[in-house]
Amino acid sequence: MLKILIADDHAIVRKGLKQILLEEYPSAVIGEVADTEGLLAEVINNTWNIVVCDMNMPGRSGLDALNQLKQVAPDIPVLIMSMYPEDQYALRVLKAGAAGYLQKESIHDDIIKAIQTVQLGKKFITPSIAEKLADAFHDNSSKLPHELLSDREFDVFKLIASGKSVSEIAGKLSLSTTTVSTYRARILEKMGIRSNAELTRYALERKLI
Amino acid sequence: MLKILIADDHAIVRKGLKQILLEEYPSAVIGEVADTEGLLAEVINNTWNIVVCDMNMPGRSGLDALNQLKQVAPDIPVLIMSMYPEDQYALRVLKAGAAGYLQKESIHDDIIKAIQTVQLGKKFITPSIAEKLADAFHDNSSKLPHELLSDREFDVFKLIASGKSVSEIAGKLSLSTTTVSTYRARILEKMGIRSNAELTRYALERKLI
DNA sequence: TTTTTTTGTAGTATAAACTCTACACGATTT
DNA sequence: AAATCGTGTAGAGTTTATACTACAAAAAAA
Repeated sequence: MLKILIADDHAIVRKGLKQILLEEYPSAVIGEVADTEGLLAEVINNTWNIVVCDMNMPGRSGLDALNQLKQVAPDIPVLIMSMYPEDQYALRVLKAGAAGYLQKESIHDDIIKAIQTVQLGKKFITPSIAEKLADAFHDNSSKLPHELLSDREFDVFKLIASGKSVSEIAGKLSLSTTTVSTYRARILEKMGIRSNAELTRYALERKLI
Repeated sequence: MLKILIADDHAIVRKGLKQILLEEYPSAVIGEVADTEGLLAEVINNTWNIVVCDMNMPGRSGLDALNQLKQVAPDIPVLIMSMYPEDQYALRVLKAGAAGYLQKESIHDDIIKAIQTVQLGKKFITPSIAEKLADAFHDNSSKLPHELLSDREFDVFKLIASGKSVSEIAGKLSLSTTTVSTYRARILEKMGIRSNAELTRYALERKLI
């Protein structure tokens, strides 16, 4: 008998997901927990075939939860859901041993396929994440994105992140504005980001500025 | 007969909410729409007693949807749900004529009470929002910088903060790029900041995006 | 109710930034 | 040793953003 455990702090999401799962597997047993503690307690005390877990739960993060889960029950496949459309976490999550990564936008369409896939012991990878994975293999994946930058690029990176304009930076470093633009382009390219705002965000999150 | 229309772009949320509503009102008719267009079409073509609408739908924002809704059907009470824990939007939403503002965290607990309240023709106000309301009446001077922005400015604010370019925003909102630039200038002016990076930082710190 | 302010919207002219391309030079790989 | 790669640097031409200005409609103040 199929037993699926749902971990999400929002009751609506749990109910909705349960509904979707029951439509496909009417005889399945669907469990619900609202936080990391409950999740760990459940997998220790009962038997579950699959865990579907939200990334963004209060208290310890979903990533943390995943790591702990893997310690107490390494064999249960875990599908991680994320609210964020960006799959920034996808690689981390897969590295931490998840069986798949679902974005909330497309859970409805993907969840059944994902469950079928992990039931076969395989990992569920969407095309966009597959691409990310390929990229990660291709270049220096062990390094953090900003560690790929050259010294000069990193100088420019910090200035952009703190809100300086291209021409201000050019003035400060005595370079042509086009040179600074070139650095910027290389930075975006190397770090796989698309805008100055993302860059600022990245820098703030890692306290680089 | 009670007819409730749910507008949310996530199928899971719709299903979950429907479940919750049906548990309380087994004989109610629950409709679902996934976007603003569908919502408007529904309220025009059919009769609904209550609309429950998500703030954060793709395309036009929930606030925009609310305004349009009020034009075509001013008498239908609209409950707005928001993903964000902070009730940043609450006042705007109430001002725009919503019958209540629900945070996703507590929808499960509040929704039935909210529906009962609006069925009586009253507004559903949680204590924390009541407090905000009181503050807003009491002194305008202590407003946070971003609360000085007009609705349209705030739309643009969020898009800039999340890294969209002026022209992307113009495309998305069907405005001229110069118009968007004008909003940007007003935003910087009102908030007393000088760059998009500061704006992003501000938004990130307050979890507005 | 009249006046003033705010809000939503753009145009024009100008400034800034970006893309694409290029090149030299040291470091690395073959 | 030769070929390739990564880095520091820009120019030309094109795209994008900005400042300044304007104006009607809506809202607020008087």
